Amino acid sequence: MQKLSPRRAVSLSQIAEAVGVTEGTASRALNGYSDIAESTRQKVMDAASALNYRPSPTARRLARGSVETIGYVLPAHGPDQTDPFVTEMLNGISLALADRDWDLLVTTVEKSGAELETYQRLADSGKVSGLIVTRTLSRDPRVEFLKSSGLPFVVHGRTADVKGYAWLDIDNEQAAADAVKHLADLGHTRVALICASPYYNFSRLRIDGYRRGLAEAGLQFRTDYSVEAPLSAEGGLAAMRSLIALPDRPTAVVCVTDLVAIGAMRAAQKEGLRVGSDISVVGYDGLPFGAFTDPPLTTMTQDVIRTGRRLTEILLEILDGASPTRFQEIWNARLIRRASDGPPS
Amino acid sequence: MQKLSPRRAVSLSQIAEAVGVTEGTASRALNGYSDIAESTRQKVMDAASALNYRPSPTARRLARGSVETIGYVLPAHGPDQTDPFVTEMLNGISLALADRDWDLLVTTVEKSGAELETYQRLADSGKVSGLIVTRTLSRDPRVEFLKSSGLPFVVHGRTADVKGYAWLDIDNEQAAADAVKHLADLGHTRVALICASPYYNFSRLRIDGYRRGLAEAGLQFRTDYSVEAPLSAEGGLAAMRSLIALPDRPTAVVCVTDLVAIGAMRAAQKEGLRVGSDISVVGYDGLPFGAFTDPPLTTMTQDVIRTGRRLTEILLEILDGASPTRFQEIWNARLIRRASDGPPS
DNA sequence: CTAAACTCCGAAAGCGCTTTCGGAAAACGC
DNA sequence: GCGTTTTCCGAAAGCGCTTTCGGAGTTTAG
Repeated sequence: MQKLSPRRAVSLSQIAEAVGVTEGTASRALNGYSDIAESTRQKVMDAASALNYRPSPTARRLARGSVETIGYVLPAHGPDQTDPFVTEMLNGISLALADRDWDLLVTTVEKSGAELETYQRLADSGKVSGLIVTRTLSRDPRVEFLKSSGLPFVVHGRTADVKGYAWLDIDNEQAAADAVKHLADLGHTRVALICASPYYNFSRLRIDGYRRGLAEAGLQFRTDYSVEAPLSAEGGLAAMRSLIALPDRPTAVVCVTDLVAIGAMRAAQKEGLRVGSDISVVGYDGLPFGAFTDPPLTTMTQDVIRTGRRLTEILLEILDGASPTRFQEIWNARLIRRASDGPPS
Repeated sequence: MQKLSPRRAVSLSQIAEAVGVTEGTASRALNGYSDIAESTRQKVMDAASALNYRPSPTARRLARGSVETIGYVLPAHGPDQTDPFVTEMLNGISLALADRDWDLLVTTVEKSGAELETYQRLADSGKVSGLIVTRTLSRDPRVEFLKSSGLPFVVHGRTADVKGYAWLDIDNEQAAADAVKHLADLGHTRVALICASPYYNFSRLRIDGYRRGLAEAGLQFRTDYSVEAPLSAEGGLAAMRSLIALPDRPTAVVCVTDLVAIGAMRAAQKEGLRVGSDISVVGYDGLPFGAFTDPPLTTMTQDVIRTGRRLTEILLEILDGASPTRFQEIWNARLIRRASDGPPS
């Protein structure tokens, strides 16, 4: 058990002694209580900065009964699971937390599949005041659990049943509808979808949006034009291959993520189709390297850092006493037009 | 200030009372002290699990004087800065930490450029027992600072001066030499390098390795074949463009990262060159989507999760009292052969 | 059967900070 | 000039756990 480091930190009692007041007084001075004379507050603060005083977060947390920490569980790293946004998300969260000097505790699920267990353990470890959950499923055991646990939380995305908790989601349905409309406006009439399992709520919503977009463009929905794939380039590749094999193949396909779109483009190219003319594909995510695929990928984008910030702000408000149900926000995604789409040839 | 959550945790005093012993005894029983009768230890542990007791980490930390937390500062998110590995790194760290039930505190640099300040603040916040630093520069102010601060740390990569601290690095020099050798074996004699600033130590080492590889293959080093670029696809694109414009353009180019390689391939293709035959390119990073570029990218790879684990183990050993200088490890990268390379045409 | 050696646990003092309570001193009111 | 507020601070009791110390009770040695 590592003992205190050589550089013994200066404690509140030392600055109290230096100024000639009690610890309690010094504490209140530092924390902006109104029952402290301005003159003594000044002296205390001077001494504090002179001695380079840093309050012990541990002691404060114990005394206050709040750990001032919010938790984030890294998405399990499975085949289906490469989430390109965690870094940005963490950045956003961390940025928002910095304003209050709160901490971000990151953990991972140890045994694959034991995700819920991880949340459970984290919840009653007492190490976090609240949680941010991402990669939401349509029916997500994590939010079920958290709702019943009493631990404050906010989710990125939303479940099928949106009631009773705080969330912030992109309007996936609208985004998919927009993508279809964009393609229809270009003149496409045979537009397909490579989606993921409706198990993921964002996928479910994008499927809905796809159908709505079709309807709004006066296009017919065809079951063979909607194929489900794992959330990976491999998945996209296989799905596109099956789409191309159709007797009257689609002239455009919207993909549930950029990674899937990459795979889809590869498949098309392997079949000798030129993406952007013979066949259009649009992705979803706005990954930076999408600008460097061949051809550059047209895609939907969202500001993940800002999303992380906002999620954190929401969580903090809830921790301050706000009702979680007050926070149910939907943001819009934005189309980045590059070169993987064009009028049908 | 958020008060304790409804679910008041059960405290040590409660389980002590239940068993009929003192808090101190209960504590020692739970922590495996030898001066506790096996029978009472059993009773205490039974009571603890019956009441679902979770020791308060905050209280323990205060009493023990150790925060049981290690810190990680997210790489600044600048143009040059997309580090595709943070997620995996965090996973590895977190996994290793779980064994001891320690925590991972993640933070970000608030104002761009104020990176050192962030480390400074983190160091004397008392919130972490140690730090893991990544993205090491040849002359890295962070390790300078940490060396003098007394805060234990371990670095991924290494600085130009490798003495006096713990690090774990990939053998970048060897990897680059291997890449050159691979290309030379294929028959290339005009192999170029797109590197990053030697400011990054891994880049500097890869440059060295490139030259060594050239020498070992009996090839001449030419200054115009070595071009420096920002660590992005854009950077690779521009660099490749200049390489192609050379009177006797190279037939192969090794790129400092996969992202750079992607840009480089694009540039070549825009000039009408077929990558893999007209010109070979090899990347470095082993990013998953490299398998789906066109053509699939030949690259060097390393296991970042395992790296994160090992870094953490090292740090924990240091925190247990081991001497940092004992830990200076070099691992090898592995070539993944795909389709962006081939014999010169 | 007594002295020495163990076993095992209670008591108590922290760890470094927060917060409530009460009261002395100073300011105010008329 | 005396009672009433106000202002400001000290005292003290925590927060929930750890760890040292010492001493009862019990076992062993001789």
